[in-house]
Amino acid sequence: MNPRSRANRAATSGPVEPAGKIDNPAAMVLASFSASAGTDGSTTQRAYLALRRLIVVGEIEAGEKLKIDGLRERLGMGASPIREALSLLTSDNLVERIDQRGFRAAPVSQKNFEEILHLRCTLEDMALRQSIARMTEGHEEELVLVHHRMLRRAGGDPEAFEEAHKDFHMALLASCDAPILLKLCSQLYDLNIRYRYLAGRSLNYKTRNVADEHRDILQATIARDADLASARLLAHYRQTGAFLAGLFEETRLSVPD
Amino acid sequence: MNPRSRANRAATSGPVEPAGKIDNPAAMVLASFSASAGTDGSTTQRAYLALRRLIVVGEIEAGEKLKIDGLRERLGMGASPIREALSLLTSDNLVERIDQRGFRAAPVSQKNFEEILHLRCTLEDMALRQSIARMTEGHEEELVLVHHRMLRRAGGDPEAFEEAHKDFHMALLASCDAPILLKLCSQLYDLNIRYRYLAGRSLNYKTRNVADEHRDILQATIARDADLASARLLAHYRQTGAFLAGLFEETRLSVPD
DNA sequence: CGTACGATAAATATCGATTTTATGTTGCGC
DNA sequence: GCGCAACATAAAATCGATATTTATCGTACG
Repeated sequence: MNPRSRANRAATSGPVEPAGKIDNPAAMVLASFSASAGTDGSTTQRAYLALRRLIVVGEIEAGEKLKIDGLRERLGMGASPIREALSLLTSDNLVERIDQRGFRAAPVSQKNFEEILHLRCTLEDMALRQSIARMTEGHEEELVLVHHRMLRRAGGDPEAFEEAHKDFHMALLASCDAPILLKLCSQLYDLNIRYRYLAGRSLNYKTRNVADEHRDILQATIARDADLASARLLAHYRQTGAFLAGLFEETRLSVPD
Repeated sequence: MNPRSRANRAATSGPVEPAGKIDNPAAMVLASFSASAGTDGSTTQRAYLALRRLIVVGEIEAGEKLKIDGLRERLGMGASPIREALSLLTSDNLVERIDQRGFRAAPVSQKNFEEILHLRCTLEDMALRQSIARMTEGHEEELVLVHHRMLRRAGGDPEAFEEAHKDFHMALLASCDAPILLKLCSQLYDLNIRYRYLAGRSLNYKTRNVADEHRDILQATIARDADLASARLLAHYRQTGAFLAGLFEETRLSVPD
Protein backbone atom coordinates (compact mmCIF):
# COMPACT_ATOMS: atom_id res chain seq x y z
CA MET A 1 0.00 0.00 0.00
CA ASN A 2 0.87 3.60 -0.18
CA PRO A 3 1.89 5.63 2.86
CA ARG A 4 0.39 8.83 1.41
CA SER A 5 -2.97 7.19 1.01
CA ARG A 6 -5.90 9.41 0.08
CA ALA A 7 -5.42 12.43 2.27
CA ASN A 8 -5.16 14.71 -0.70
CA ARG A 9 -6.97 17.97 -0.77
CA ALA A 10 -7.48 20.55 -3.45
CA ALA A 11 -5.35 23.63 -4.03
CA THR A 12 -6.17 27.04 -5.39
CA SER A 13 -5.47 26.28 -8.98
CA GLY A 14 -4.30 22.79 -8.47
CA PRO A 15 -6.09 19.47 -8.36
CA VAL A 16 -9.77 19.43 -7.60
CA GLU A 17 -11.98 16.88 -5.96
CA PRO A 18 -14.03 14.52 -8.09
CA ALA A 19 -17.48 15.75 -8.95
CA GLY A 20 -20.06 15.50 -6.26
CA LYS A 21 -17.68 14.80 -3.44
CA ILE A 22 -17.47 18.43 -2.42
CA ASP A 23 -20.41 20.68 -2.83
CA ASN A 24 -18.90 23.40 -0.73
CA PRO A 25 -16.35 25.25 -2.85
CA ALA A 26 -15.28 27.30 0.13
CA ALA A 27 -13.73 24.30 1.80
CA MET A 28 -11.78 23.73 -1.37
CA VAL A 29 -10.23 27.16 -1.29
CA LEU A 30 -9.70 27.18 2.42
CA ALA A 31 -7.76 23.99 2.34
CA SER A 32 -5.41 25.38 -0.25
CA PHE A 33 -3.06 27.33 1.91
CA SER A 34 -3.32 25.24 5.00
CA ALA A 35 -1.76 22.22 3.37
CA SER A 36 1.36 24.25 2.79
CA ALA A 37 4.38 22.01 2.79
CA GLY A 38 2.69 18.70 3.40
CA THR A 39 4.31 15.51 2.24
CA ASP A 40 1.08 14.16 0.83
CA GLY A 41 -0.46 14.49 -2.58
CA SER A 42 0.97 13.93 -6.01
CA THR A 43 4.47 15.01 -6.86
CA THR A 44 3.06 17.79 -8.99
CA GLN A 45 1.06 19.11 -6.07
CA ARG A 46 4.05 19.10 -3.78
CA ALA A 47 6.03 20.96 -6.39
CA TYR A 48 3.22 23.46 -6.79
CA LEU A 49 2.90 24.17 -3.10
CA ALA A 50 6.63 24.27 -2.51
CA LEU A 51 7.30 26.62 -5.39
CA ARG A 52 4.42 28.86 -4.50
CA ARG A 53 5.71 29.16 -0.99
CA LEU A 54 9.23 29.92 -2.18
CA ILE A 55 7.97 32.72 -4.39
CA VAL A 56 5.39 34.18 -2.03
CA VAL A 57 7.75 34.19 0.91
CA GLY A 58 10.51 35.64 -1.21
CA GLU A 59 13.10 32.90 -1.02
CA ILE A 60 12.91 33.08 -4.77
CA GLU A 61 13.33 36.69 -5.76
CA ALA A 62 11.07 38.60 -8.10
CA GLY A 63 12.20 38.34 -11.69
CA GLU A 64 14.56 35.49 -10.89
CA LYS A 65 15.05 32.93 -13.61
CA LEU A 66 13.63 29.56 -12.69
CA LYS A 67 15.98 26.96 -14.11
CA ILE A 68 14.32 23.61 -14.25
CA ASP A 69 17.47 21.67 -13.56
CA GLY A 70 18.20 23.76 -10.51
CA LEU A 71 14.73 23.25 -9.14
CA ARG A 72 14.88 19.58 -10.01
CA GLU A 73 17.83 19.27 -7.71
CA ARG A 74 16.43 21.59 -5.04
CA LEU A 75 13.11 19.78 -4.76
CA GLY A 76 14.36 16.28 -5.51
CA MET A 77 12.03 15.29 -8.30
CA GLY A 78 11.84 14.93 -12.06
CA ALA A 79 11.41 17.74 -14.52
CA SER A 80 7.82 16.97 -15.51
CA PRO A 81 6.12 17.80 -12.20
CA ILE A 82 8.13 20.99 -11.98
CA ARG A 83 7.13 22.10 -15.45
CA GLU A 84 3.53 21.40 -14.62
CA ALA A 85 3.71 23.25 -11.32
CA LEU A 86 5.25 26.22 -13.08
CA SER A 87 2.42 26.17 -15.59
CA LEU A 88 -0.07 26.27 -12.75
CA LEU A 89 1.76 29.15 -11.11
CA THR A 90 1.80 30.99 -14.40
CA SER A 91 -1.96 31.20 -14.26
CA ASP A 92 -1.79 32.43 -10.69
CA ASN A 93 0.31 35.32 -11.96
CA LEU A 94 3.17 34.29 -9.74
CA VAL A 95 5.32 33.01 -12.58
CA GLU A 96 5.81 34.19 -16.13
CA ARG A 97 6.51 31.93 -19.03
CA ILE A 98 8.89 33.30 -21.57
CA ASP A 99 8.14 31.76 -24.89
CA GLN A 100 10.95 29.34 -25.47
CA ARG A 101 13.23 30.51 -22.75
CA GLY A 102 11.70 28.96 -19.69
CA PHE A 103 10.13 30.56 -16.65
CA ARG A 104 10.86 33.34 -14.24
CA ALA A 105 9.27 34.57 -11.04
CA ALA A 106 6.81 37.35 -11.78
CA PRO A 107 8.32 40.80 -11.44
CA VAL A 108 7.01 43.24 -8.89
CA SER A 109 6.25 46.90 -9.31
CA GLN A 110 4.24 49.56 -7.62
CA LYS A 111 1.80 49.57 -10.51
CA ASN A 112 1.30 45.85 -10.19
CA PHE A 113 0.77 46.20 -6.46
CA GLU A 114 -1.81 48.92 -6.89
CA GLU A 115 -3.71 46.91 -9.46
CA ILE A 116 -3.85 43.96 -7.12
CA LEU A 117 -5.06 46.15 -4.28
CA HIS A 118 -7.76 47.68 -6.45
CA LEU A 119 -8.98 44.34 -7.77
CA ARG A 120 -8.95 42.89 -4.31
CA CYS A 121 -11.07 45.67 -2.90
CA THR A 122 -13.61 45.28 -5.66
CA LEU A 123 -13.85 41.52 -5.59
CA GLU A 124 -13.72 41.01 -1.85
CA ASP A 125 -16.37 43.65 -1.37
CA MET A 126 -18.60 41.68 -3.71
CA ALA A 127 -17.73 38.36 -2.12
CA LEU A 128 -18.16 39.57 1.44
CA ARG A 129 -21.60 40.97 0.75
CA GLN A 130 -22.74 37.76 -0.88
CA SER A 131 -21.15 35.78 1.90
CA ILE A 132 -22.94 37.70 4.63
CA ALA A 133 -26.22 37.42 2.78
CA ARG A 134 -25.92 33.65 2.67
CA MET A 135 -24.13 32.99 5.92
CA THR A 136 -25.36 29.99 7.85
CA GLU A 137 -24.82 29.18 11.47
CA GLY A 138 -22.26 26.59 10.52
CA HIS A 139 -20.21 29.05 8.55
CA GLU A 140 -20.46 31.56 11.34
CA GLU A 141 -19.07 29.09 13.85
CA GLU A 142 -16.28 28.11 11.50
CA LEU A 143 -15.42 31.76 11.12
CA VAL A 144 -15.13 32.31 14.85
CA LEU A 145 -13.00 29.23 15.13
CA VAL A 146 -10.61 30.31 12.42
CA HIS A 147 -10.36 33.75 13.95
CA HIS A 148 -9.44 32.25 17.27
CA ARG A 149 -6.74 30.12 15.70
CA MET A 150 -5.27 33.22 14.12
CA LEU A 151 -5.12 34.98 17.47
CA ARG A 152 -3.33 32.06 19.05
CA ARG A 153 -0.63 32.14 16.41
CA ALA A 154 0.04 35.86 16.65
CA GLY A 155 3.60 36.44 17.75
CA GLY A 156 4.64 32.89 16.99
CA ASP A 157 6.06 31.53 13.77
CA PRO A 158 5.32 34.22 11.18
CA GLU A 159 4.57 31.74 8.42
CA ALA A 160 2.10 29.85 10.57
CA PHE A 161 0.44 33.14 11.42
CA GLU A 162 0.20 34.19 7.79
CA GLU A 163 -1.41 30.87 6.99
CA ALA A 164 -4.01 31.40 9.70
CA HIS A 165 -4.43 34.97 8.55
CA LYS A 166 -5.30 33.84 5.06
CA ASP A 167 -7.67 31.24 6.44
CA PHE A 168 -9.45 33.97 8.37
CA HIS A 169 -9.85 36.27 5.43
CA MET A 170 -11.03 33.48 3.19
CA ALA A 171 -13.46 32.28 5.84
CA LEU A 172 -15.07 35.71 5.78
CA LEU A 173 -15.93 35.12 2.14
CA ALA A 174 -16.54 31.42 2.29
CA SER A 175 -20.32 31.54 2.47
CA CYS A 176 -20.74 33.21 -0.85
CA ASP A 177 -21.78 30.59 -3.37
CA ALA A 178 -19.38 31.64 -6.08
CA PRO A 179 -16.44 29.31 -6.74
CA ILE A 180 -14.74 31.42 -9.38
CA LEU A 181 -14.91 34.53 -7.27
CA LEU A 182 -13.44 32.72 -4.29
CA LYS A 183 -10.62 31.38 -6.37
CA LEU A 184 -9.81 34.85 -7.64
CA CYS A 185 -9.80 36.24 -4.13
CA SER A 186 -7.47 33.49 -3.04
CA GLN A 187 -5.08 34.16 -5.88
CA LEU A 188 -5.11 37.88 -5.29
CA TYR A 189 -4.47 37.29 -1.63
CA ASP A 190 -1.31 35.39 -2.47
CA LEU A 191 -0.17 38.07 -4.84
CA ASN A 192 -0.70 40.65 -2.15
CA ILE A 193 0.93 38.79 0.69
CA ARG A 194 3.97 38.46 -1.47
CA TYR A 195 4.42 42.19 -1.32
CA ARG A 196 4.08 42.10 2.42
CA TYR A 197 6.86 39.55 2.69
CA LEU A 198 8.84 41.67 0.28
CA ALA A 199 8.55 44.68 2.56
CA GLY A 200 9.88 42.52 5.33
CA ARG A 201 7.95 41.01 8.15
CA SER A 202 10.45 42.77 10.35
CA LEU A 203 8.45 45.94 9.91
CA ASN A 204 5.82 43.98 11.68
CA TYR A 205 2.61 45.60 10.77
CA LYS A 206 1.27 44.61 14.11
CA THR A 207 2.50 47.86 15.50
CA ARG A 208 -0.79 48.96 14.08
CA ASN A 209 -3.80 47.54 15.86
CA VAL A 210 -4.44 44.95 13.23
CA ALA A 211 -5.88 42.57 15.77
CA ASP A 212 -8.53 45.14 16.62
CA GLU A 213 -9.35 45.61 12.98
CA HIS A 214 -9.80 41.89 12.55
CA ARG A 215 -12.03 41.77 15.59
CA ASP A 216 -14.18 44.61 14.27
CA ILE A 217 -14.53 43.03 10.85
CA LEU A 218 -15.50 39.75 12.43
CA GLN A 219 -18.05 41.43 14.66
CA ALA A 220 -19.72 43.32 11.82
CA THR A 221 -19.83 40.18 9.73
CA ILE A 222 -21.45 38.14 12.46
CA ALA A 223 -23.92 40.98 12.99
CA ARG A 224 -24.77 40.60 9.29
CA ASP A 225 -24.02 44.25 8.72
CA ALA A 226 -22.69 44.04 5.18
CA ASP A 227 -22.05 47.75 4.71
CA LEU A 228 -20.08 48.09 7.91
CA ALA A 229 -18.16 44.86 7.45
CA SER A 230 -17.20 45.73 3.92
CA ALA A 231 -16.19 49.25 4.87
CA ARG A 232 -13.98 47.92 7.62
CA LEU A 233 -12.48 45.24 5.42
CA LEU A 234 -11.60 47.67 2.67
CA ALA A 235 -10.19 50.17 5.13
CA HIS A 236 -8.09 47.34 6.52
CA TYR A 237 -6.70 46.56 3.08
CA ARG A 238 -6.18 50.14 2.07
CA GLN A 239 -4.28 50.98 5.24
CA THR A 240 -1.90 48.12 4.74
CA GLY A 241 -1.75 49.13 1.10
CA ALA A 242 -0.84 52.72 1.86
CA PHE A 243 1.78 51.49 4.29
CA LEU A 244 3.39 49.29 1.69
CA ALA A 245 3.09 51.92 -1.01
CA GLY A 246 5.12 54.24 1.20
CA LEU A 247 7.90 51.69 1.30
CA PHE A 248 8.06 51.66 -2.47
CA GLU A 249 8.96 55.31 -2.48
CA GLU A 250 11.82 54.79 -0.08
CA THR A 251 13.37 51.51 -0.93
CA ARG A 252 12.75 51.34 -4.66
CA LEU A 253 11.64 47.78 -4.60
CA SER A 254 10.57 48.15 -8.18
CA VAL A 255 11.98 45.86 -10.75
CA PRO A 256 11.85 46.79 -14.41
CA ASP A 257 8.72 45.35 -15.89
CA MET B 1 17.26 27.77 -39.82
CA ASN B 2 13.80 27.35 -38.53
CA PRO B 3 10.72 27.91 -40.70
CA ARG B 4 8.64 29.14 -37.76
CA SER B 5 11.21 31.76 -36.91
CA ARG B 6 10.14 34.26 -34.31
CA ALA B 7 6.55 35.00 -35.19
CA ASN B 8 5.30 33.80 -31.84
CA ARG B 9 2.84 35.81 -29.87
CA ALA B 10 1.48 35.61 -26.39
CA ALA B 11 -1.73 33.92 -25.29
CA THR B 12 -4.11 34.59 -22.46
CA SER B 13 -2.52 32.32 -19.97
CA GLY B 14 0.11 30.93 -22.24
CA PRO B 15 3.56 32.08 -23.13
CA VAL B 16 4.47 35.68 -22.64
CA GLU B 17 6.91 37.92 -24.39
CA PRO B 18 10.34 38.50 -22.93
CA ALA B 19 10.62 41.45 -20.59
CA GLY B 20 10.73 44.85 -22.16
CA LYS B 21 9.66 43.77 -25.59
CA ILE B 22 6.02 44.56 -24.98
CA ASP B 23 5.04 47.41 -22.73
CA ASN B 24 1.45 47.37 -23.85
CA PRO B 25 -0.32 44.51 -22.11
CA ALA B 26 -3.46 45.12 -24.13
CA ALA B 27 -1.76 43.99 -27.32
CA MET B 28 -0.79 40.84 -25.51
CA VAL B 29 -4.32 39.93 -24.64
CA LEU B 30 -5.75 41.00 -27.95
CA ALA B 31 -3.40 38.80 -29.86
CA SER B 32 -4.50 35.83 -27.85
CA PHE B 33 -7.66 34.92 -29.63
CA SER B 34 -6.71 36.13 -33.04
CA ALA B 35 -3.92 33.62 -33.39
CA SER B 36 -6.47 30.88 -33.03
CA ALA B 37 -5.35 27.78 -34.87
CA GLY B 38 -2.04 29.03 -36.15
CA THR B 39 0.73 26.64 -36.95
CA ASP B 40 3.33 28.77 -35.22
CA GLY B 41 4.52 28.77 -31.65
CA SER B 42 5.63 25.96 -29.45
CA THR B 43 3.86 22.64 -29.44
CA THR B 44 2.44 23.43 -26.04
CA GLN B 45 0.93 26.64 -27.36
CA ARG B 46 -0.66 24.87 -30.29
CA ALA B 47 -2.12 22.30 -27.95
CA TYR B 48 -3.43 25.06 -25.69
CA LEU B 49 -5.12 26.95 -28.47
CA ALA B 50 -6.51 23.85 -30.15
CA LEU B 51 -7.94 22.44 -26.94
CA ARG B 52 -9.37 25.74 -25.86
CA ARG B 53 -11.12 26.04 -29.19
CA LEU B 54 -12.49 22.52 -28.98
CA ILE B 55 -13.96 23.17 -25.56
CA VAL B 56 -15.25 26.69 -26.17
CA VAL B 57 -16.88 25.74 -29.45
CA GLY B 58 -18.33 22.64 -27.92
CA GLU B 59 -16.69 19.94 -30.02
CA ILE B 60 -15.62 18.61 -26.68
CA GLU B 61 -18.70 18.39 -24.49
CA ALA B 62 -19.02 19.77 -21.00
CA GLY B 63 -18.01 17.23 -18.39
CA GLU B 64 -16.37 15.01 -20.96
CA LYS B 65 -13.37 13.07 -19.81
CA LEU B 66 -10.17 14.19 -21.50
CA LYS B 67 -8.05 11.12 -22.04
CA ILE B 68 -4.50 12.07 -22.74
CA ASP B 69 -3.87 9.19 -25.08
CA GLY B 70 -6.92 10.06 -27.11
CA LEU B 71 -5.90 13.67 -27.41
CA ARG B 72 -2.36 12.62 -28.18
CA GLU B 73 -3.68 10.84 -31.22
CA ARG B 74 -6.19 13.54 -32.14
CA LEU B 75 -3.68 16.37 -32.06
CA GLY B 76 -0.67 14.41 -33.21
CA MET B 77 1.81 15.23 -30.49
CA GLY B 78 3.37 13.83 -27.35
CA ALA B 79 1.77 13.66 -23.95
CA SER B 80 3.82 16.38 -22.30
CA PRO B 81 2.53 19.37 -24.28
CA ILE B 82 -1.01 18.13 -23.80
CA ARG B 83 -0.63 17.77 -20.07
CA GLU B 84 0.79 21.24 -19.91
CA ALA B 85 -1.96 22.72 -22.04
CA LEU B 86 -4.55 21.07 -19.83
CA SER B 87 -2.88 22.57 -16.79
CA LEU B 88 -3.12 25.99 -18.38
CA LEU B 89 -6.77 25.48 -19.24
CA THR B 90 -7.42 24.37 -15.69
CA SER B 91 -6.56 27.85 -14.51
CA ASP B 92 -8.80 29.34 -17.16
CA ASN B 93 -11.65 27.39 -15.57
CA LEU B 94 -12.26 25.54 -18.81
CA VAL B 95 -10.86 22.24 -17.57
CA GLU B 96 -10.98 20.54 -14.21
CA ARG B 97 -8.27 18.36 -12.85
CA ILE B 98 -9.50 15.36 -10.94
CA ASP B 99 -7.06 14.37 -8.31
CA GLN B 100 -5.29 11.39 -9.77
CA ARG B 101 -7.79 10.54 -12.45
CA GLY B 102 -6.86 13.00 -15.15
CA PHE B 103 -8.82 15.87 -16.59
CA ARG B 104 -12.30 16.63 -17.80
CA ALA B 105 -13.93 19.58 -19.54
CA ALA B 106 -15.49 21.92 -17.01
CA PRO B 107 -19.15 21.20 -16.37
CA VAL B 108 -21.76 23.81 -17.15
CA SER B 109 -24.69 24.92 -15.06
CA GLN B 110 -27.00 27.83 -14.78
CA LYS B 111 -25.36 28.85 -11.52
CA ASN B 112 -21.97 28.84 -13.16
CA PHE B 113 -23.30 30.89 -16.03
CA GLU B 114 -24.82 33.45 -13.72
CA GLU B 115 -21.62 33.81 -11.75
CA ILE B 116 -19.68 34.42 -14.92
CA LEU B 117 -22.18 37.01 -16.06
CA HIS B 118 -22.06 38.78 -12.74
CA LEU B 119 -18.26 38.82 -12.58
CA ARG B 120 -18.09 39.99 -16.15
CA CYS B 121 -20.38 42.91 -15.51
CA THR B 122 -18.39 44.01 -12.51
CA LEU B 123 -14.95 43.65 -14.03
CA GLU B 124 -15.74 45.00 -17.48
CA ASP B 125 -17.46 47.98 -15.96
CA MET B 126 -14.29 48.73 -14.07
CA ALA B 127 -12.07 48.08 -17.05
CA LEU B 128 -14.15 50.12 -19.46
CA ARG B 129 -14.16 53.15 -17.20
CA GLN B 130 -10.41 53.01 -16.76
CA SER B 131 -9.99 52.41 -20.45
CA ILE B 132 -12.06 55.44 -21.43
CA ALA B 133 -10.22 57.59 -18.92
CA ARG B 134 -6.88 56.70 -20.44
CA MET B 135 -7.86 56.32 -24.07
CA THR B 136 -5.42 57.76 -26.55
CA GLU B 137 -6.01 58.63 -30.18
CA GLY B 138 -4.14 55.53 -31.22
CA HIS B 139 -6.35 53.26 -29.18
CA GLU B 140 -9.43 55.02 -30.46
CA GLU B 141 -8.41 54.40 -34.07
CA GLU B 142 -7.62 50.79 -33.35
CA LEU B 143 -11.04 50.41 -31.80
CA VAL B 144 -12.81 51.79 -34.86
CA LEU B 145 -10.78 49.49 -37.05
CA VAL B 146 -11.58 46.41 -35.03
CA HIS B 147 -15.25 47.33 -35.02
CA HIS B 148 -15.22 47.62 -38.77
CA ARG B 149 -13.63 44.22 -39.16
CA MET B 150 -16.33 42.73 -37.01
CA LEU B 151 -19.04 44.24 -39.19
CA ARG B 152 -17.48 42.82 -42.32
CA ARG B 153 -17.51 39.33 -40.90
CA ALA B 154 -21.13 39.40 -39.79
CA GLY B 155 -23.05 36.73 -41.63
CA GLY B 156 -19.91 34.94 -42.74
CA ASP B 157 -18.09 32.14 -40.99
CA PRO B 158 -19.46 32.14 -37.44
CA GLU B 159 -16.12 31.32 -35.86
CA ALA B 160 -14.39 34.12 -37.69
CA PHE B 161 -17.11 36.47 -36.53
CA GLU B 162 -16.83 35.37 -32.93
CA GLU B 163 -13.12 35.99 -33.09
CA ALA B 164 -13.68 39.51 -34.37
CA HIS B 165 -16.40 39.97 -31.78
CA LYS B 166 -14.01 39.16 -28.99
CA ASP B 167 -11.40 41.45 -30.49
CA PHE B 168 -13.93 44.26 -30.45
CA HIS B 169 -14.95 43.76 -26.87
CA MET B 170 -11.36 43.49 -25.73
CA ALA B 171 -10.41 46.58 -27.71
CA LEU B 172 -12.99 48.52 -25.74
CA LEU B 173 -11.04 47.71 -22.59
CA ALA B 174 -7.58 47.75 -24.05
CA SER B 175 -6.62 51.25 -22.95
CA CYS B 176 -6.94 50.51 -19.28
CA ASP B 177 -3.48 49.99 -17.88
CA ALA B 178 -4.28 46.88 -15.90
CA PRO B 179 -2.84 43.62 -17.22
CA ILE B 180 -4.40 41.33 -14.64
CA LEU B 181 -7.83 42.85 -15.11
CA LEU B 182 -7.58 42.46 -18.88
CA LYS B 183 -6.56 38.87 -18.54
CA LEU B 184 -9.51 38.15 -16.29
CA CYS B 185 -11.89 39.79 -18.73
CA SER B 186 -10.45 37.73 -21.54
CA GLN B 187 -10.89 34.52 -19.58
CA LEU B 188 -14.41 35.37 -18.55
CA TYR B 189 -15.23 36.20 -22.14
CA ASP B 190 -14.20 32.71 -23.20
CA LEU B 191 -16.21 31.14 -20.43
CA ASN B 192 -19.24 33.12 -21.52
CA ILE B 193 -18.94 32.52 -25.23
CA ARG B 194 -18.86 28.84 -24.48
CA TYR B 195 -22.41 29.08 -23.23
CA ARG B 196 -23.43 30.89 -26.37
CA TYR B 197 -22.04 28.11 -28.51
CA LEU B 198 -23.77 25.67 -26.23
CA ALA B 199 -27.11 27.35 -26.85
CA GLY B 200 -26.43 26.94 -30.51
CA ARG B 201 -25.46 29.64 -32.91
CA SER B 202 -28.49 28.53 -34.87
CA LEU B 203 -30.62 30.60 -32.55
CA ASN B 204 -28.66 33.41 -34.00
CA TYR B 205 -28.86 36.15 -31.53
CA LYS B 206 -28.63 38.59 -34.37
CA THR B 207 -32.38 38.59 -34.59
CA ARG B 208 -31.89 41.18 -31.93
CA ASN B 209 -30.23 44.35 -33.14
CA VAL B 210 -26.88 43.45 -31.71
CA ALA B 211 -25.11 45.40 -34.41
CA ASP B 212 -26.87 48.53 -33.25
CA GLU B 213 -25.92 47.85 -29.66
CA HIS B 214 -22.29 47.52 -30.67
CA ARG B 215 -22.47 50.74 -32.61
CA ASP B 216 -23.95 52.57 -29.66
CA ILE B 217 -21.35 51.25 -27.26
CA LEU B 218 -18.61 52.26 -29.65
CA GLN B 219 -20.08 55.72 -30.06
CA ALA B 220 -20.37 56.36 -26.32
CA THR B 221 -16.84 55.12 -25.79
CA ILE B 222 -15.39 57.38 -28.44
CA ALA B 223 -17.37 60.25 -26.94
CA ARG B 224 -15.59 59.46 -23.66
CA ASP B 225 -18.92 59.11 -21.91
CA ALA B 226 -18.01 56.43 -19.40
CA ASP B 227 -21.38 56.25 -17.68
CA LEU B 228 -23.27 55.84 -20.91
CA ALA B 229 -20.82 53.41 -22.45
CA SER B 230 -20.76 51.24 -19.36
CA ALA B 231 -24.54 51.26 -19.05
CA ARG B 232 -24.88 50.19 -22.66
CA LEU B 233 -22.22 47.53 -22.36
CA LEU B 234 -23.79 46.01 -19.29
CA ALA B 235 -27.26 46.11 -20.83
CA HIS B 236 -25.78 44.36 -23.85
CA TYR B 237 -24.42 41.58 -21.68
CA ARG B 238 -27.46 41.26 -19.51
CA GLN B 239 -29.80 40.98 -22.47
CA THR B 240 -27.78 38.19 -23.96
CA GLY B 241 -27.58 36.72 -20.50
CA ALA B 242 -31.32 36.77 -19.98
CA PHE B 243 -31.78 35.22 -23.39
CA LEU B 244 -29.45 32.35 -22.56
CA ALA B 245 -30.90 31.93 -19.09
CA GLY B 246 -34.27 31.39 -20.72
CA LEU B 247 -32.84 28.52 -22.71
CA PHE B 248 -31.69 26.83 -19.54
CA GLU B 249 -35.25 26.61 -18.34
CA GLU B 250 -36.40 24.93 -21.51
CA THR B 251 -33.64 22.66 -22.60
CA ARG B 252 -32.13 21.66 -19.27
CA LEU B 253 -28.59 22.14 -20.39
CA SER B 254 -27.53 21.76 -16.82
CA VAL B 255 -25.04 19.12 -15.94
CA PRO B 256 -24.65 17.98 -12.36
CA ASP B 257 -21.98 20.10 -10.81
C1' DC C 1 38.70 49.80 -32.10
C1' DG C 2 33.94 48.47 -32.77
C1' DT C 3 30.73 45.49 -34.85
C1' DA C 4 28.98 41.44 -36.91
C1' DC C 5 29.23 36.74 -37.71
C1' DG C 6 30.00 31.98 -36.34
C1' DA C 7 30.95 28.21 -33.15
C1' DT C 8 30.36 26.36 -28.67
C1' DA C 9 27.83 25.52 -24.51
C1' DA C 10 23.75 25.63 -21.70
C1' DA C 11 18.99 25.11 -21.11
C1' DT C 12 14.47 24.14 -22.70
C1' DA C 13 10.97 21.50 -24.95
C1' DT C 14 9.51 17.22 -26.45
C1' DC C 15 9.25 12.34 -26.78
C1' DG C 16 9.03 7.32 -25.37
C1' DA C 17 8.99 4.11 -21.64
C1' DT C 18 8.33 2.80 -16.81
C1' DT C 19 6.02 3.04 -12.49
C1' DT C 20 2.23 4.08 -9.84
C1' DT C 21 -2.64 4.55 -9.23
C1' DA C 22 -7.55 3.81 -10.13
C1' DT C 23 -11.32 0.81 -11.93
C1' DG C 24 -14.06 -3.05 -13.28
C1' DT C 25 -14.49 -7.95 -12.80
C1' DT C 26 -14.40 -12.32 -11.04
C1' DG C 27 -14.10 -15.57 -7.46
C1' DC C 28 -14.51 -16.80 -2.71
C1' DG C 29 -16.53 -16.63 1.79
C1' DC C 30 -20.50 -15.76 4.64
C1' DG D 1 -27.91 -14.88 -2.84
C1' DC D 2 -25.26 -11.06 -1.27
C1' DG D 3 -21.06 -8.73 0.16
C1' DC D 4 -16.21 -8.37 0.33
C1' DA D 5 -11.67 -9.03 -1.29
C1' DA D 6 -8.07 -10.04 -4.59
C1' DC D 7 -6.87 -9.72 -9.44
C1' DA D 8 -6.51 -7.94 -14.09
C1' DT D 9 -6.89 -4.05 -17.07
C1' DA D 10 -6.46 0.57 -18.31
C1' DA D 11 -5.12 5.18 -17.55
C1' DA D 12 -2.29 8.74 -15.59
C1' DA D 13 1.88 10.43 -13.45
C1' DT D 14 6.61 10.44 -13.43
C1' DC D 15 11.16 9.65 -15.06
C1' DG D 16 15.28 9.62 -18.17
C1' DA D 17 17.00 10.72 -22.61
C1' DT D 18 17.15 13.23 -27.14
C1' DA D 19 16.69 17.00 -30.16
C1' DT D 20 15.87 21.81 -30.84
C1' DT D 21 16.53 26.31 -29.42
C1' DT D 22 18.73 30.18 -27.25
C1' DA D 23 22.57 32.60 -25.14
C1' DT D 24 27.50 33.39 -24.80
C1' DC D 25 32.04 33.78 -26.10
C1' DG D 26 35.62 34.27 -29.38
C1' DT D 27 37.23 35.66 -33.70
C1' DA D 28 37.57 37.91 -37.91
C1' DC D 29 36.46 41.66 -40.71
C1' DG D 30 35.39 46.45 -41.62
